[in-house]
Amino acid sequence: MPDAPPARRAETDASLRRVILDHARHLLVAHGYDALSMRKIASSVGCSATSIYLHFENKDALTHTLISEGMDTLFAALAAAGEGIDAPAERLAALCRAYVRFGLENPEYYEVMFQLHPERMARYPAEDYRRARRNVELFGETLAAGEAAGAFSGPNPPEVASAVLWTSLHGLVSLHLARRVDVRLAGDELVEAAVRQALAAFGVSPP
Amino acid sequence: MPDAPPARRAETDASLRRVILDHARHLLVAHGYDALSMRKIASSVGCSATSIYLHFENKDALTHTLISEGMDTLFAALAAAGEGIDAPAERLAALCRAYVRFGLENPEYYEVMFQLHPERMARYPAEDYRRARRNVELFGETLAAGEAAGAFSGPNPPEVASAVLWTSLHGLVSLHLARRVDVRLAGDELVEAAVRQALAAFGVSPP
Amino acid sequence: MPDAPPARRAETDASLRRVILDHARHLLVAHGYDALSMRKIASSVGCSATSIYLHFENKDALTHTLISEGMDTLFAALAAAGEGIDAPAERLAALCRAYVRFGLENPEYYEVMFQLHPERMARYPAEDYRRARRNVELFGETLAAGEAAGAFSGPNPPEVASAVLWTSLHGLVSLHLARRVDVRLAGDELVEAAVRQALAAFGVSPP
Amino acid sequence: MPDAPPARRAETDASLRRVILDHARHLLVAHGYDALSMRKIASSVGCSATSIYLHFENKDALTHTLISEGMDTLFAALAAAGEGIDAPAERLAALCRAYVRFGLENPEYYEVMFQLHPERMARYPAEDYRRARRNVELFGETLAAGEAAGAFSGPNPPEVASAVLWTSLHGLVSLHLARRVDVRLAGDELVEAAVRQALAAFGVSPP
DNA sequence: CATGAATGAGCTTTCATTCAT
DNA sequence: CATGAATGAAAGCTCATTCAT
Repeated sequence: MPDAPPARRAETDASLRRVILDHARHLLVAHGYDALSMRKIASSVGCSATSIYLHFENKDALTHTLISEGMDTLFAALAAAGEGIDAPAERLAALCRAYVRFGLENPEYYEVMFQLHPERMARYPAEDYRRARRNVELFGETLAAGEAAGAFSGPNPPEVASAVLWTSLHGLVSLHLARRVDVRLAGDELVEAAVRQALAAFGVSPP
Repeated sequence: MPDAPPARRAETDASLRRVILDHARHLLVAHGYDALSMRKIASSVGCSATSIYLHFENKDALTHTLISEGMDTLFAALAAAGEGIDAPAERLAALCRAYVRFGLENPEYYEVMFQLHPERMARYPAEDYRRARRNVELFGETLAAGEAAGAFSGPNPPEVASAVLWTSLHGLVSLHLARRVDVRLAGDELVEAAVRQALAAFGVSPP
Repeated sequence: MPDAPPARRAETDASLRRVILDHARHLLVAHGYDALSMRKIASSVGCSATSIYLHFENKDALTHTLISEGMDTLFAALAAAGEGIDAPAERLAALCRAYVRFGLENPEYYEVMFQLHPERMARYPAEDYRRARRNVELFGETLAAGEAAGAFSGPNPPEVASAVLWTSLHGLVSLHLARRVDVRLAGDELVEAAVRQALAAFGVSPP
Repeated sequence: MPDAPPARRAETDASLRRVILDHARHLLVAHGYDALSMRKIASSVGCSATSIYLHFENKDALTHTLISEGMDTLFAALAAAGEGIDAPAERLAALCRAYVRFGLENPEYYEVMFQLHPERMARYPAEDYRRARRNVELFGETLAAGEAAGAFSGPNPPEVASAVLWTSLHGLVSLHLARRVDVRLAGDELVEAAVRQALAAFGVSPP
């Protein structure tokens, strides 16, 4: 996730809104969701806490925006990872690795994006769901293409298979982040094993 | 484990400790761990916050107890599900279904068991880790047995494969609980699809 | 420094900070440092506890401020007392009396200034120590001057003698404030006796 | 202060009251007055907190008892120090040193004995005052004897002089305990200087 | 567009004490 | 004589949010 170092504010006056988001994201990635208090964001940005409310209705709204941006960033990462790779199996493997890498490299961000229960914060807009879905669809498209080309053959139709694939990748990331996987296994090796296993479900064995 | 709604206390003398745990669990599923406060537990139970400290050293100790209980319950559920099923594929499928069912039916346990970051609570004792591992090992043993019997053939050795299998099941549960899966897919159908796909990785197609 | 009774706030806009300090001082003398809580200060002032944190980083910071103010006030009192008195013995006696008077009249300051264990609050900045030392040095300078002029002759070099002198005055104040001196003795008479005795150590008998 | 190591209880059943006092004193000396909570005493003794209330009306009563015992211990230490020394000056010096030593060696105890404001705990019985006075009187007697023998000549009558002497020693102890004396001076050297200076007030220069 | 001042609600934990047994 | 269970009050502190300017 390309993370612009939070500018100390005011260079241009580049829309306080933008600056707030950058600092918030930075705090999130660096110190976790708990450290994401309005006050702390404000003091990091160098403005008053009150000012944040001029740009975001409340903390939930700010969080929603962060999530949306995260989804976009993830989408960009996935798209970039798949680009130029034509072979379906390799393309799928590349998508999987990129997804997991994003999660492991942006732990706190990932958590906010995928582990915050909607009931526990103000209901957030359908738009966010759609954005999240785009990421899954990327998997689905690759699966469908692969299947069409006869490269894949799994027990489920592509749009279901891609959802399942996504949940399994998410599980890997999520347990890694919660440090719940056996330390003797955790690491790149496990990621590769997971990718292998995921692809094996489609009758494919990647290198 | 379907939960009786938290009774208004004192029924028998049923050890306040037990009552506290039950209410804590219910609050947990309703509002999440971050919102779980000693005060709220107390007021839900109908006792003073101080009283909780008579039964638990602190909030972490209470949490640890919940985790341990959850792990035991899960273990019992898995063991019961696998019992009497000899065919490896069916046995594995039964384990998978039982795991997911446990997660979906005990969201309150599931969250503390697998989604809490160790950094956010006092490191919990090694014993708990061992308990958690027992559950994963159950998968591993079935996989190893199936592989020995020639029923399975996956790209990874059993102890790795079982960890990966677990993470994928966890992903399913986790995203379901966070209501992040496409509503058009979510439900038993997706669970079955996930089981199919997971087993397909071992060259098996369950009924 | 005779204190106006804490006014019910807001008179002018008189900076809440100032008002907080005044109330804190009064609570201090009334109930002691241990009983001095942010909440009590707040409710005495008539503001919320949170508001105090807008003006002081924490309780220690507030305490440090009180100490510093006290040290300054004491210094002013001592300086004023010694001013214009040239005869070393009289000057020294004046300093002693001023010191004791300050202690007895400002018990609220005195306690934080000299009776708080550093372990019980955050180490306060070196600056405060220097301030405290200024007060003792005032005694030292007078002693040195008197010795140079042949007016004094004690068993210890001036910088030691002044420290000892200070401790003895402090003992008098401290026990008075704790109401530990025999009621039949306590009072101005004892103060005078103490001054006499302190000066006698330097071979001087004041009027 | 001879401090019997707090017996782990129950040897004989040596009056729980006695055992409680020993443990309380021990906690006091070892961990300070703040650590002297009923609960902590109880858990140190190995009995229930409630049990303490069978032997002491409340915490103040326990504290009072502790103070009284402290006064007795101090008295014993002073008496022992003076015993066998006939020369008034040496005897007085010995008393002073013993007093200061007691204070420095039992900081927390000393504090409770002499720095607790009577207004801040339940009024304690006149008996305690009398006990404290005995200690001062020890100084007074020595002073009177020395004066009668022509060894001393101070500006104040003995009963006043002894009170003043005491306050000055107390000041030394008190500021030491609060770590308010210049570190470059603090220590045995300062104690000796204080003794010298105190005695100089009586026209005496001890070795 | 921005802020300083203010607040009520909330947090975990410890305390001295009481009451029924 | 002794206890386990329970409690109300209090501590220091942080939070998201609002309001007048």
